[in-house]
Amino acid sequence: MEVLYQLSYSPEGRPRYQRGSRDLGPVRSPRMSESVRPSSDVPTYRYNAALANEIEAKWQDRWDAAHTFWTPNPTGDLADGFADVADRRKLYVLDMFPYPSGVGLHVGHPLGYIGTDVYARYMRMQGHNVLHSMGYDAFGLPAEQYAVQTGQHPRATTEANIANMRRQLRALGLGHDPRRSVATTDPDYYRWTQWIFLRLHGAWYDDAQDRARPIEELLEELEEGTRAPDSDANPDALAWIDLDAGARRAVVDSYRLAYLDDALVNWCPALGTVLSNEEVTAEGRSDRGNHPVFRRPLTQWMLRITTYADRLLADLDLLDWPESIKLMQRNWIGRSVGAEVAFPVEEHANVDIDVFTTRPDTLFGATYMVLAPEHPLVDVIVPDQWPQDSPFEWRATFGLDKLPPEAVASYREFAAQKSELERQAEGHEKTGVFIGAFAKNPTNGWNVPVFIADYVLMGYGTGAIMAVPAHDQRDFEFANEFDLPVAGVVRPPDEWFAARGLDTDAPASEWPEAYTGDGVGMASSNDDVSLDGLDMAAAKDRIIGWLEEIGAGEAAVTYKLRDWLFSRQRYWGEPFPIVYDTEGVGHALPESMLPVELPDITDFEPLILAEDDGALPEPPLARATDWVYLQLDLGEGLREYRRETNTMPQWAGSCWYYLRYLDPTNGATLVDPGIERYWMGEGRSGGVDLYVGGAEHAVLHLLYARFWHKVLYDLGHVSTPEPFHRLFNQGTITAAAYTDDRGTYVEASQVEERDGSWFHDGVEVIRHDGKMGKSLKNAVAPDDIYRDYGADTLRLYEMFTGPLDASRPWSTQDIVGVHKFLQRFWRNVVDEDSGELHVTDVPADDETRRQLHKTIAKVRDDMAKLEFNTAIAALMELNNRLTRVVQQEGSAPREVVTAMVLMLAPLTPHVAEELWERLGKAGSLAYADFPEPDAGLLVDDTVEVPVQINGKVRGKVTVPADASEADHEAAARADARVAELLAGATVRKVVVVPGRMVNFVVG
RNA sequence: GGGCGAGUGGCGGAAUUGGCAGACGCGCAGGCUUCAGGUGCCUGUGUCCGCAAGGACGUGGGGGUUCAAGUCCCCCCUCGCCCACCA
Repeated sequence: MEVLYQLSYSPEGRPRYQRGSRDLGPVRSPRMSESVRPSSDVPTYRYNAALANEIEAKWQDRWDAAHTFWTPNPTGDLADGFADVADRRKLYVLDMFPYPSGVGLHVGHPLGYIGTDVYARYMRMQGHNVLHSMGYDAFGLPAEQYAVQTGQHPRATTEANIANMRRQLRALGLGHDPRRSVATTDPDYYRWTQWIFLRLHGAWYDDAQDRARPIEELLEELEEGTRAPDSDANPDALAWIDLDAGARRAVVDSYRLAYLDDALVNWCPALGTVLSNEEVTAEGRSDRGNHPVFRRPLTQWMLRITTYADRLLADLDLLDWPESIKLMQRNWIGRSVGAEVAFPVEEHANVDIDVFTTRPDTLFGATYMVLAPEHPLVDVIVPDQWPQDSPFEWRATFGLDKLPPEAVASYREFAAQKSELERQAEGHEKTGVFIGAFAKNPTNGWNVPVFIADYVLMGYGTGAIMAVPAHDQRDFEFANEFDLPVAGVVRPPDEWFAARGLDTDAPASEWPEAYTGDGVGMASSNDDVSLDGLDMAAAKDRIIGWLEEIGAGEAAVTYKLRDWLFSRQRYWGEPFPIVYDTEGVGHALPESMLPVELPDITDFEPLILAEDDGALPEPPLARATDWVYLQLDLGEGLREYRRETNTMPQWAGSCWYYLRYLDPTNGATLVDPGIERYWMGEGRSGGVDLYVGGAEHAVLHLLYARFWHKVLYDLGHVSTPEPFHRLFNQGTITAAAYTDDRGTYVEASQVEERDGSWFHDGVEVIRHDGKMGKSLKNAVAPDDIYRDYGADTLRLYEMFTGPLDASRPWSTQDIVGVHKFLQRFWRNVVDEDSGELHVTDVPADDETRRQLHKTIAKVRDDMAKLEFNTAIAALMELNNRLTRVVQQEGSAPREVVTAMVLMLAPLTPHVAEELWERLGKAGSLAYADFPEPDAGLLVDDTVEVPVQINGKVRGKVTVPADASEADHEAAARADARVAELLAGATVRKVVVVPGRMVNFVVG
């Protein structure tokens, strides 16, 4: 931990604490523990760490014993006590659940958990039936890697880590319903993760109805002949009746939302697994271990999230989410509107290159084409010989001394071995090669050469582009590189030419860069259609209309979003409920066979292959041969099967945990429909009322979870189209971190400051600020703060340092401020020496009472908006007044004390409960009514308003709260100083905002 | 390169959305308590000039709108996050 005070010993052997000054360097907090603190002059009943710890343990035990935070469901196993809350409104408050890491929590982790707890407690006191719990996202690579290193089973370490985190979170006094705490690694939980996978596998997307439907309904339609078996798996477009059993199965499989595909994946041979993009570093190496990562095609399970692209985009409008997060999701989905255009390939009748473009208005300017290197059409159209007179430049660098097929192979090899990151490092320098083929621009009949280049990506659009160098910067650069013609078809404005020192009639071949803005069409006409003189929007409409007429293209929409790669070659994840028969055909297991439990194995080591080994990866589960091979009767008699040995990615379990909290013990269904409707079924989109978590999950988790939820919605398993109605991103806690001259982080707690410089072990280090955590070696353990100040102080500190959505630096030094606030409030209520209350039933004076009610109003406002920092500031101000009252009167007015205890209850529940009990109240105040302000006390009889002359404050006057504008002006003129300054000046204008200010404008 | 967000005292941050900039807290200074250190309590604390009264300046920089700008508009600088050859 950070140290602020220096511990030394007096000659008598008593400990001394010296404030850290620049000379003294590192120092240690004075509130280490009672046992080492000089206690002779500390009053017995002072609120300090020791007393706080005592109070906190007492109330945590009581809450547990009394089931204070057990939240009743309307029906089912958890329905006890529902009658008592049936008339309350429901409220579902949710935290993004944590991965149970081995090092436990640091004080940066619980910021959001404290925020939701304060809000949940506040809303409970406002009469809501509040659901708030906490589970564990416990599958994942760290536990598995720890298992490889130590031989300990991941389940053992995971359970130990969960137990430790539960202990740390319990010590914070979070009001969670412990019965609903699930871990994604529980077989009772992942049984339902597998069940959802079966729903995905057993569903297809009906474009006409725009929803997923059970695969049985597809089969029915195919068999009845009401639907044709259109599919890549049916290339000859045969009728259903003409397909054999295997072909029929292939067609149906190709419709499923969960399907097997050959995908290009991040394959890390050293780790023996594929990695998600997030697990690959900026250098193109594995985040863990820094091993090289390669792109390789592997047969993997995929989820067809792309079919939901439009709904995932459109339904963002229903959600109360930060605009920045919505924007990130929109960008990730990446919807582009444009057209698909077919370019006929020369010398190949009936072969077209289909391209997607957002600028069909520039079609007349397409002077060449580019295919992605791995585009399947390349092999079809590449000729054996170079065409006559093909320019030398087009074949450089990869086609020299080679025939076209060799040039293609050569460039493909070059492109495949280049990582994404290497490409970026090269500053998007354009490479590629002519493949010897030509295509025909459908507008003007130009024969345009066809290239392959890695700036065209197979995964986006059609994997092929028409290149319009005059109006696309990338195409422009490529055209320069290969000496290709540049044809301008949109006329830039005159200023554009002027800014580049060009004549306004300079041809595109003389432009220094592409013109990508709007403009008037030119050189864009043929016998049938002309875009000349049209602006961009009109030109797009016109050309799309023409393309559709002649059958050469149509309007089209494309997305950046790709289908979700769903397989991992890992042990510590959910097994797939899939088996393969002896022909290698996959079969879904029936629901009755769930859960498919992970077999116990002892060797978690991934299969390490050489970097260039082309062998197929073998997941650890493949070695559990007793488990892998089995005999089953899946309706065709007892047969041999082999289990799927990949596991699901960590995202799977986090896609639906919020549903299981609702009905965690249900053995018959995922969640009881009535219970689901009760907790999820309100608001525009429905869903969780408040979901709090870090912005780092802006895209992946939140997109995946929305996707699963929509599938469950389409199939009738949940009642709302969206899972999370209101999303709130809490900030991160940062802290000073230090690096030595090698750039390595050093333990921040051991750094000392001297004269504005920092030293570690006597060596000067450089200070940075960064997110608190293990990697920057600047973590502060909550246990240390509990010990030195108590959990209530930690809660209050984290809520006080700023608005919940702002990042803020951790400063152990500042904690003392909120601790002293609690200490002073306690002292205002409890005599520090005797422990007796000094609370009086004599009413508070008018001004104190007014401030009390204004504070109540402000705290209620701020709590509802999650602006806890200003609520706390108002409570501090009220306490400062209370302190003066107690000093003058010798006791505290009960009405103020009671209200303050209730207002503190959500923030610092332990000390609030303790004072509540000492005030003679029975039971927990968790369900007490939050104070209501007396509206009559919120407005003052008189207000002080500033008087300005030419906008500068020159005086202040007090006027009745309901004074008219004229009264304001009169009062202002009556002020001696104002009168003096106005004497002899000409008042040209008087601006009065009643209750706000008066401004004299003088000439 | 593109997108989003943010720049307010020595520090964390307030400011009813155009109306007294700096609430509340930390730190710092002085005082009381104390042999002393610490704790606790009281007072002060944006900068500059002034003994004071008071005055000038002041929300990253420059310009503008307005009786009035931290807040609205334009240009620029810095930092953070996200995406990054997406046709």
